[in-house]
Amino acid sequence: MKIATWNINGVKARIESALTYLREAAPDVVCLQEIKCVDEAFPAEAFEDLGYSAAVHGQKGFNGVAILSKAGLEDVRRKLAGDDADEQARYVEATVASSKGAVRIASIYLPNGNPAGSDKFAYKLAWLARLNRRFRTLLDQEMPLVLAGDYNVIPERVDAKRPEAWIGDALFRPESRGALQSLFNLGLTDAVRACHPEPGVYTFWDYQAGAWQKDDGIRIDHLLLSPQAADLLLAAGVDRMARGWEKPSDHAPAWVELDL
DNA sequence: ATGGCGCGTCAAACGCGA
Repeated sequence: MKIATWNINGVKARIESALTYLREAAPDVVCLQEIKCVDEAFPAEAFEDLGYSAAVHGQKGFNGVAILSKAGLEDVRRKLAGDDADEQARYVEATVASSKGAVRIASIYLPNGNPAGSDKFAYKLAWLARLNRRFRTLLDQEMPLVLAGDYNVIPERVDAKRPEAWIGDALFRPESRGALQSLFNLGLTDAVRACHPEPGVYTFWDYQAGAWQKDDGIRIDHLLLSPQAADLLLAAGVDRMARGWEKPSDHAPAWVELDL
């Protein structure tokens, strides 16, 4: 089972790229972030035509997440627990069945948090703490978990072409990195890094300043695996080609293949 | 060395992202 995660930066603006990706990469499941539309405006029919059903948690104009699956979606859960006043659509969870067992999958869009020290930064850190609590609850179930999405955190210096340029940025602040490390320390495996210890593995290149042409990237989209999923890990990587397409998202899809 | 984009909203700039 191939499970991908992609911050698509507007599903309506990117629908042709999304369909091309599904045809070319043939993932069984795709977690989308930044769909930037309400549930009713999500182009579900176009995905259904390729055999995918969808679980959507949308919002007008900003944010918004979804999960597409060829094998159906069960027990869909929207919103991240821990703050009833949080109206931002950044989290959806569902179970996908396979012949070898079920996997619980989350599509996550963590707040950016810039500028550091602002209310937005506090929201990011609070969101990471809520995510930690949710992950602990899920890990208690001792089942395969793939917790995938745009975490908006650069884990290590090796995850940026120019780490010095990110000092002080909310994506690379010690508080953000520490909170991500705390998620890893729950026993979760960073699938792409586990398969690719080498430098130069990125998932985001800014639209500005020719970042893509210079390969001036960062790795902020991650797939975290529970021990039960890590035991099934076959391969993981980044589908960089999507960043080179016409009218691209600024993120490329990251993916993991499990023996499921 | 500097600056260099793009989406959605709602119809011109602006909020937002990373």
